Amino acid sequence: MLDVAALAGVALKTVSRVVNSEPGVSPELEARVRRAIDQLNYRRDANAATLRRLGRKTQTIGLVLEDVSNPFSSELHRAVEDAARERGVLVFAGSCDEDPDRERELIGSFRDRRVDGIIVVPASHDHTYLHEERRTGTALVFVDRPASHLDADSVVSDNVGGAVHGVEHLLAHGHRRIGFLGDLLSISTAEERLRGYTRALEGAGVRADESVIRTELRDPDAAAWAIEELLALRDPPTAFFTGQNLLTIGGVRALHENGREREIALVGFDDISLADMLTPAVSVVAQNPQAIGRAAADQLFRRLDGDTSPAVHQIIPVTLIARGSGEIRPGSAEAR
Amino acid sequence: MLDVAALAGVALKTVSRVVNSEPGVSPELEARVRRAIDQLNYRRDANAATLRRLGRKTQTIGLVLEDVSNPFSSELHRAVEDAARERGVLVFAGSCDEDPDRERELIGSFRDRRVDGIIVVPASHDHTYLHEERRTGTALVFVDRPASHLDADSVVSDNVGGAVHGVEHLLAHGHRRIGFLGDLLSISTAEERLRGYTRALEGAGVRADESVIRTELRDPDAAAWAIEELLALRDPPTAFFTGQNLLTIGGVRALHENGREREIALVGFDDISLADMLTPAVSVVAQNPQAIGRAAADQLFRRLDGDTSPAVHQIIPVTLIARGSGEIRPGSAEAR
DNA sequence: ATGAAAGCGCTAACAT
DNA sequence: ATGTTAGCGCTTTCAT
Repeated sequence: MLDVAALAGVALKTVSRVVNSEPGVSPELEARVRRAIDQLNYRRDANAATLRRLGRKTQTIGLVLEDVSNPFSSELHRAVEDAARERGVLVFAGSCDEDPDRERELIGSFRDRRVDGIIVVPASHDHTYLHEERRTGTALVFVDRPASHLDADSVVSDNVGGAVHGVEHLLAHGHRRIGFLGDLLSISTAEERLRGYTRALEGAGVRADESVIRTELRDPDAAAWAIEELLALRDPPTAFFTGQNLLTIGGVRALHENGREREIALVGFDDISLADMLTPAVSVVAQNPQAIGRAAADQLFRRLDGDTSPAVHQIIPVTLIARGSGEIRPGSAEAR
Repeated sequence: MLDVAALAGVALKTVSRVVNSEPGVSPELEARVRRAIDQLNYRRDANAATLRRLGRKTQTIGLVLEDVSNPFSSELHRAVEDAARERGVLVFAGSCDEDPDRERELIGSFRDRRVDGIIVVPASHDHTYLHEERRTGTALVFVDRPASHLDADSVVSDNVGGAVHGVEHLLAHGHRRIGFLGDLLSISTAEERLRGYTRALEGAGVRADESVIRTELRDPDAAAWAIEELLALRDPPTAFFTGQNLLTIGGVRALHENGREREIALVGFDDISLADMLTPAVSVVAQNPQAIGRAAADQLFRRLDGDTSPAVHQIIPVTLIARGSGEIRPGSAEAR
């Protein structure tokens, strides 16, 4: 900036005024400064600018996802990016793979960089360590799952309601023995979806049988294996409810490999790509990652704009999409 | 930091030494400083630290993708993140949706933040504007497509070879009339894949007929529409080669909707999720986004470590995966 | 081994 | 309307 001032023959402060579009610079000097800026290909150092500025906003936010390459995470990411871009804010993204330590590390790195706010899909179960961020005014929004032991904004899917809806759909098609495949119960969404499953069964007067419930499943292979096991029972399920996109994929794969995809019903939580092209097409309770991301970003920026009202907990609706796999009736083996 | 120094009863510089693990601090003082740091929950401001530091490395890099939520982009992203994490580097990610202006904006924002390096899937076709980054020492690696009018490192897939391979596969199964669906020819990968298609046909003594070549397709619907049109020709193709993941999805969808998926062959460039579960399963020329991302990040960090050798252009191999749709022979309508 | 002073690139506060 | 000086939080340089 000093170079620009020298070339334009003005004081440093005048360049600063031009760069920040502050009033009180004559058109003539402004033109000279702009010419010097172009000539030197000058760009103001955003980090240095922030240092002295009151309020110290860096115009950056941090985003902690489960995995940037997971479809749910990356669509969320895109929605956050779009909202941030509208405000000239840049986003740091990171994956924590359900590792609480990694969550803390990432958030720590974000703090070191003095991000204005953080949107986090939490992996840990004690967010008291974040009280410091609250104190320093760093905005914080929890996404997909609420905070633990911390009163913070959150935006989540209607997990219980969606699972109830999905399982009721299977019940309505005559199923009474419905297997459940779920992720780590330490993940609140997994626990809530199981809760919805149980509630729907109870509502229909069906006993939830633990022998057809498999949790702590983390990937498609684990889900496929679980399905194999459950189908080998003396009294196997006639339908499955899978609590997560990867488990739905594994479940579909297992049914196909056993040639039973037209006989055993399946409804998955969270939509999967090409679900409509499979045979049968896969029925799902679809989440809305774009809406979640947008709502989270909007909430974050509202806080950054000074909103200090009590924590807001938004629940984004989910949608049952009936495509075929969830409409198979029990004993449809010969119906082909 | 001043607060920490005051609490520990030492000079500012001593705290700085402890924080940076510099030698020459007595164990006793170090302990006192660490206690103060914990007590105050202190974190060194990374931006301020960088300001005065020689070399001025911010330990951040920028990543320009086509779209963070696209599967190819997001897997690339993850590979870059993992490599960056190993070095304690944070990554800014952004989508430019094939918009050259957006590419410049994003890279400009990254420059403002003084990122150490940039990995970019280029949307523009003139990168002379980046000469400034070269001068200031910002490392630059082009991914998926090479730089234009700029001598810079690149990591790309074997587009021509992969397309040749895929089309030869269709030729080997008896096809002579093969439709081509491609993206904007201004995107080098799209142009190269078309080149591979043409070359394979020529190698087999088959004339490339422009009437079965459709380009400038940007999404699944456009691809589906193109397939409808081509199938309505008096002399329709018996097979299709789709030059991109979204076009493959659209192509598959169109064939299914017309009930001709067991009759018309299809090979796609770039793998798609659940391709193996479709009926027939979709044969593809698979790219390796993880390998591309890792290679790009490694190259970037090599440059940051001082490597000033001439620009390196890496070509990552692709793999033909035969799953069924590419092995359908012409006139298989009644073969069911 | 420890510390005081200068300065990184910029903005804030206060001149003129 | 323009410039001068201090200072953001830290590292560097140079004492002691």
